Amino acid sequence: MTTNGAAPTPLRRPRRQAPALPALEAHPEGAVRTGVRDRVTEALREALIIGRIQPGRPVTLRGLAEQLGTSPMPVREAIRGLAAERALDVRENGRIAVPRMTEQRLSEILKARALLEPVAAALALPRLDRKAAARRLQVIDDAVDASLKDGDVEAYMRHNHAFHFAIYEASGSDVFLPLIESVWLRFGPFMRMVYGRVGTAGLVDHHKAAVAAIADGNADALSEAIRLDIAEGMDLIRDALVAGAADFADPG
Amino acid sequence: MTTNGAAPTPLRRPRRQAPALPALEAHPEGAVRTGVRDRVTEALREALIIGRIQPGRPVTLRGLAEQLGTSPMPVREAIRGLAAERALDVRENGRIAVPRMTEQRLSEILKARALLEPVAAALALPRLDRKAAARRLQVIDDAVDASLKDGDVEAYMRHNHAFHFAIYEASGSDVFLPLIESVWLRFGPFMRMVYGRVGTAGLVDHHKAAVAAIADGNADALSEAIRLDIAEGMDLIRDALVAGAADFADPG
DNA sequence: CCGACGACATTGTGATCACAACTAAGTCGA
DNA sequence: TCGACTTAGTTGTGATCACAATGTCGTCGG
Repeated sequence: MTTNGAAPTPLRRPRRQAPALPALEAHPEGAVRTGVRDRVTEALREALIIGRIQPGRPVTLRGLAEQLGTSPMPVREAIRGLAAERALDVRENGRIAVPRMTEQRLSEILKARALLEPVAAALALPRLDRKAAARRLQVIDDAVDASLKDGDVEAYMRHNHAFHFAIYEASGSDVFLPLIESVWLRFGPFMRMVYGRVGTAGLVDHHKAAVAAIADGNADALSEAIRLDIAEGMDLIRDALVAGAADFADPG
Repeated sequence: MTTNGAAPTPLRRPRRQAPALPALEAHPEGAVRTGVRDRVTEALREALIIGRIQPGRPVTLRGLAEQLGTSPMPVREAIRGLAAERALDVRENGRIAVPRMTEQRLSEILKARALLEPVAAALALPRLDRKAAARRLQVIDDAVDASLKDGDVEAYMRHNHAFHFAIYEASGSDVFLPLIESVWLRFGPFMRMVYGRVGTAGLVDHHKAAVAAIADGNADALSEAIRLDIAEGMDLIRDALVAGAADFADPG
């Protein structure tokens, strides 16, 4: 082709953000007929929980739609849903972004986790087949440990999430589960940042104590293990804070 | 126009539900430029919290849009946001309705309230101007008492909500507040049903104890007053349950 | 060298449309 | 009389469009 001079060559480079999301599969799960919007929502939820999207990064309707291979329409509704859970931040100018974290917000998120999750675990315990559950959780926790050993932050985030929610989901609570999910949604992007900074090397979890408590059918011990696991995360944050508190001050 | 005979006379009467929502005002608050969607959301949130919409009642895009005088578009996003908070129920066929309440769900909602709200109150206390806040809350509580005396359920719901959130909002927590709001959203429609059945006559609240605790700057006493206030509601439910447990069994 | 202006691309918003799935009222037949 | 069938209406879904607000980059004037 001849490089024509008349045509308006795109001087402005399309500063399109790097696609952090995979395109939508044609039919994710076999039989379930899920709409496009739900698939978009699911993709976004996972990306947030795993921390695949950086805090502060803008999220645009058309950009996401293009990445996922649909029209902006389903993306709009998905984003609106996530925004209602505060998992996405609607700026005053209408633009949408992954929320930036503040020190206060984070401390409150962990406080909320420490309130809600032990209760959900206690609700779940009597509904679990103890032996089977302990075995299943042990497998997940092995994967968590492996990710920690490899320093694979994303895998760690995913497996840690799987471990906790394998317990909470057993509660069958359609009140506590959504509340906890909503908190994790806000927790993920930031936690990923922290791990990226201080690493996952010094990370100690209380998963084994939780598994033991489930095997014993000891609700109090289970709640306490969960509580400690969350408190541990809180300590790690403190380390990250002294390491570099700069990013926290950034206005949203 | 001549009443033509050829035109298909609408034999089928448009079984449009009675409009439970007021039309949108042109500009709700003076200066704030809110989009149509936000106004729709706000209208729905209030209707749900006050309990103006019955559990189980279908909520349709076009129906709402017509009631509110807009296109279905903003309604779609508003509904999607509420659905994300579980304030609206998306049935498997895609239809949307106010969730029906189950006994388990209600007990969990109250348990979540009892966990979250005392903490939010404790967070709020140090940020309050005690004397001014106590005075302000006293005024609201007087309105609550008046509504109880009059047996005006809707006014009671509104004032009770105002009382609680006047406290919680002072916490300035953008973590606890949304969580608590989301719970109230689910709590409202059902509570209204209960009050409609057993009346508000026997209702005892712990608002005065809360006001006193705020005046004293006693965080523990404030938390306890809130906790008791919620527990009281739980007791009322139990009465309603023995009165007529039929509606609870209805499948969603 | 730097700040203000102006043009243009991008963004969210609201409206409208076509469509498929579903509901329910009306109708016909056993 | 009661059932299945037909048909029209309703509903949510996804796409597309026009538009106003906003942001961004390039240019020009100091």
